[in-house]
Amino acid sequence: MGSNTEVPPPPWRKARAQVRKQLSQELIVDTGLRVLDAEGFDALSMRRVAQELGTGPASLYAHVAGKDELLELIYDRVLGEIRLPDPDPARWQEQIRAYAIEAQRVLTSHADVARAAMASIPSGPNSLRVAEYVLGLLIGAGLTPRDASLGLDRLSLYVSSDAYEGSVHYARMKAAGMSGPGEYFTQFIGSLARYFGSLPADRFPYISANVDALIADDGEARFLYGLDLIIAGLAAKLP
Amino acid sequence: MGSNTEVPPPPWRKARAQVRKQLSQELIVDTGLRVLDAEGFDALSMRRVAQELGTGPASLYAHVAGKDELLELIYDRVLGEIRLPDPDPARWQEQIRAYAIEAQRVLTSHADVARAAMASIPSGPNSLRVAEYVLGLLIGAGLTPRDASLGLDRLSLYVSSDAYEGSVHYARMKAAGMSGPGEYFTQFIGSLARYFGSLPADRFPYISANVDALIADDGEARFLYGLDLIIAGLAAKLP
DNA sequence: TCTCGCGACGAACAGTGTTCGTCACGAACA
DNA sequence: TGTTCGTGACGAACACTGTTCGTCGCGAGA
Repeated sequence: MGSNTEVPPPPWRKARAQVRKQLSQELIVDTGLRVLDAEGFDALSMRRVAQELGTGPASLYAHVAGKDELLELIYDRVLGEIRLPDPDPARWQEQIRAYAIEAQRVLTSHADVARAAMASIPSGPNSLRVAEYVLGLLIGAGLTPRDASLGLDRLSLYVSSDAYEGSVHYARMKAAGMSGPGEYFTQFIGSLARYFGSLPADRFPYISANVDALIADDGEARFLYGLDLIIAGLAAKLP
Repeated sequence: MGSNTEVPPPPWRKARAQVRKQLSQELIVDTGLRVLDAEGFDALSMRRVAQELGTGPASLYAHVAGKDELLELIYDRVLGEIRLPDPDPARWQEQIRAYAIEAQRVLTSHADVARAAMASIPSGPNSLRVAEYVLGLLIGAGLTPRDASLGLDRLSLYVSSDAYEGSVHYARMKAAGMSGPGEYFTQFIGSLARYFGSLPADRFPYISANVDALIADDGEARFLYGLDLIIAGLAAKLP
């Protein structure tokens, strides 16, 4: 313990110790995201993050108000990875679609980070950046500010909630100890089909008769279906 | 401790003890929902439910696999309160709309129970009952089974996610110690407006210029807006 | 009447988020 | 240069959480 301070340590050792000691909000958030990526949302605890930084949980509270704030910061940091092309109102439908798909891609690339999405009202800088982009696109398209505001709100909720739903499946997959989403998907669809098929046909005629249709589409297809539903609905609001 | 067993207790005492001792899944679920209604989702713990039943938490595990299952059961029990009129395919848009509004009404009438909505894949009997109703309505309307299945899926997600978002606000309101939703709403809208107004107009031109529109609609109006967006989109799928 | 199984349950385990008090270190000031 | 001072690091502890284990007593079946 004391040897590091009494005897001048070799330079590389010192550099490392300094890196370890210089805690900062950014370092904590990055570490938290790394833990989440590697071990999932449930494994993300203040102790786990602190351990990764070689310290105790109390040290984090100088830079982060609590776990809720940490989750918000991690989530907003992930939103920062969303790449948004220059807005072109003439192609607004296409660009809104691309934004939603890109957002989903980023969210699903970070394990079940989406479980932090709906836990609070997003208000970080990157959340604002995305909101500004979508709002500008919708107003540029010709929607009234009111419609654009509502469209932004509903689109954001849709993207978040779909990613959230996906993250629940991710957590289930992880809990079941499965390797990849392929194995989980076939397994889950299979049990779902068996379950629907086993239902009494007199009480659940429509479900029983449409098992194939009910399990036909995967997560991405369902996401796109709802997305296009919303975009088409917004387009219909144009004068 | 031992006095109850050695000396025969008076009959009314015995009767009471019997009532207390006859645990059942239904009793546990009802008690859990009562706790949730009165004290909110965060206060709902196995210990709290057990305490309400005059016992320890270990006693619950004979009737309920764990907290996750208890939450699922409570959620499904709430879904059982959704009243569904006889389906009339000719008025399917109206009835789908009524279903969604009724579902939201029921969910918001039980504090922030909606926070249990998206934690798992709903598969309880009442969830199935609602799904059967919606699916039948959409197929009866003339949608293909594929469109009806996707519509059911997206509608369910939409209703759940909106209620979930509302429950987050509920929890925030409760945490802030506010009395009713009115106080919270004005407070929240006010701070949101101030926040949007304080943003640099050069980086967030659209948000800055449309603060009024952004905060114009309350939760219910936003819910109905998105709901009608989806219903109109589904109607457009009809041949 | 005796036995046996099952449910009730006290205690404990392994975790959680968070707070308090102390302590060392680096910067600012005399 | 010497000394104070404040801030951040951090060990320990608190009050919880969900869950499991082992015991113990009661009621039903033999």
